[in-house]
Amino acid sequence: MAPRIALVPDPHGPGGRLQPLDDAGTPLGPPATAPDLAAAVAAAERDGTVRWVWAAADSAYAPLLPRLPDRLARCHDLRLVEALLLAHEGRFGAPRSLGAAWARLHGLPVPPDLPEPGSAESDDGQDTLFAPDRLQLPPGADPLAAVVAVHAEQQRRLTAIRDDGARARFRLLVAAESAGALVAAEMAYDGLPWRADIHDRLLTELLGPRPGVPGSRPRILADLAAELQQALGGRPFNPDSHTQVLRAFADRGIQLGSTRSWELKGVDHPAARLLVRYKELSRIHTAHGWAWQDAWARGGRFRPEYVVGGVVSGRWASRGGGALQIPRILRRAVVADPGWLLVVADAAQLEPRVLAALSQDAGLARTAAGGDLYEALAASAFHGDRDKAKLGLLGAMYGQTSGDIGPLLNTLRHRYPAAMGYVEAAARTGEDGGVVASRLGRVCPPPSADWLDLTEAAETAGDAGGRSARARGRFTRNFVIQASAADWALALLAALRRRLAALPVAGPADRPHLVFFQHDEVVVHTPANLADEVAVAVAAAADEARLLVFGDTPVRFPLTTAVVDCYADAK
DNA sequence: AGACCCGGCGCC
DNA sequence: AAAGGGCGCCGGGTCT
Repeated sequence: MAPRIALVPDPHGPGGRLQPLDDAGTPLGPPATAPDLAAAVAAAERDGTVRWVWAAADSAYAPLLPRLPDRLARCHDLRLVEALLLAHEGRFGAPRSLGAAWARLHGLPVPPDLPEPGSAESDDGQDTLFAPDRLQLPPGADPLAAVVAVHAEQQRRLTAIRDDGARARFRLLVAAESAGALVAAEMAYDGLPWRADIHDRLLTELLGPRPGVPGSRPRILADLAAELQQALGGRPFNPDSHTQVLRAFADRGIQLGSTRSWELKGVDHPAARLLVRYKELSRIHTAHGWAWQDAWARGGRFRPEYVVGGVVSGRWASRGGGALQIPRILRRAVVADPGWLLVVADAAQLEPRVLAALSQDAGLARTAAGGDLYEALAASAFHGDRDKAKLGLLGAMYGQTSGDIGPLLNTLRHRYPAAMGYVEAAARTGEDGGVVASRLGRVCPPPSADWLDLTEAAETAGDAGGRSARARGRFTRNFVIQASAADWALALLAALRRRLAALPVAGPADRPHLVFFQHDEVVVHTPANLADEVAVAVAAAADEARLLVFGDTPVRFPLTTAVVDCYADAK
């Protein structure tokens, strides 16, 4: 059995072509043509040791999913790996399509990446329906040969990383990012269980009945708007308009710097309270109301599109539906199917633990060896004041200098010199125009040309350039932590997916599966009788991720795990 | 009418 | 003095 098989679906039809490869990417025998690609893939997958090599999961895996009897175990996603490699090689942001990588390999002009479907630049025409067209290969080029060649080149570039440890970690990143592509495609296909009836009831309680005329304000919102108008003297204004709101308050002698709710909460006037309430409800109505339900949550499932590596730090992004910003109150609508349960697990205080592991600060690691990190930090350095401990550490990780946190930072610097030195070195690198990397080797973007102009001009005067340099320092300071946390989360996801696939089930339809992933939190939808085993699998996956990403560290990454019927009951 | 930016706020 | 990192999405507002 070949360890790797390159796979290219036919653009129109169920067939495709396959090419067995060795681990270096060298073809083992001739390519094969399959009239039914799903059947051929399923047959080759039997023992679960194949690593499938494809141009991109959205064109190769997503169309296959409905026709596969079970999920695939492993893949190498050329587009995602190309982006990782380019950044690592100092070519951040170069086009990453199969065609672009192929063109670079042959010294030909490199085609730009096509805009994502659904984005502003995309015409969303028919051509986007045929995913292979997005690969940007020149006419006449053989897609299978291109996949084989680009994969071999990527393997070569991986081998070229000199340092053994760095190479091993980067390979782990490549595998974890690719596993993410599998998870993202599967979660988009399966969807998050979503009870439209409960969602509807919640909306009705909060906003009033669904308006008959789409686009008009539901009753409670309309009432609030009217009350607000009365409270500010009765002259009509649109509460959705920032400028009109500022003017309406100013007319009553209340000068606001903005209409942000934290500022309104400090204003002692009935209108301020009404406006805060209006904004809260209006947000739910416009962002996750009935229109959202019609567009995204039909047939009992919410189906967003996840974008693996969509954030430079390696966090995922989403396209459409605001999948990663579901208001907590609406988690009430996420309910397991009858006979099924949700296992909800989130990493407790992930980022400070990542800082402890990255910096190998012995003192901070001791606070991160057990339960509540902030509690331990408070006990050892802040006279038991947990709030101060948390504020100080978050400020250190985000580069905050405002408020009263100066003394807190000084305490941290004194007690945890290695940890503070780590983030401060990252900040200095950024301020100087350098790049930093995550634990596994994901490299941050370099400064823009604008940034370089701005900071050079600032050599003589500390103005916009100095501000810009400090902003970049905050970015790189946070990047090392956020991106290393994303490394860990991806490793967790990959390990968990593998463990779920190994659970004994009667058939694929009874298999526990991931339905949600949000930075440091996972939700698994599982038959009720397997829920305890899933909870064990999540904990084991978290510890496996710790070992893989950070090696021998005393830092622990505990999860808060809940087995629930409804997502809202998890916290 | 459509492109674009901004303020604001949801999530981590 | 300056003043917390990363996103996506909405409506308003402005420009073309």
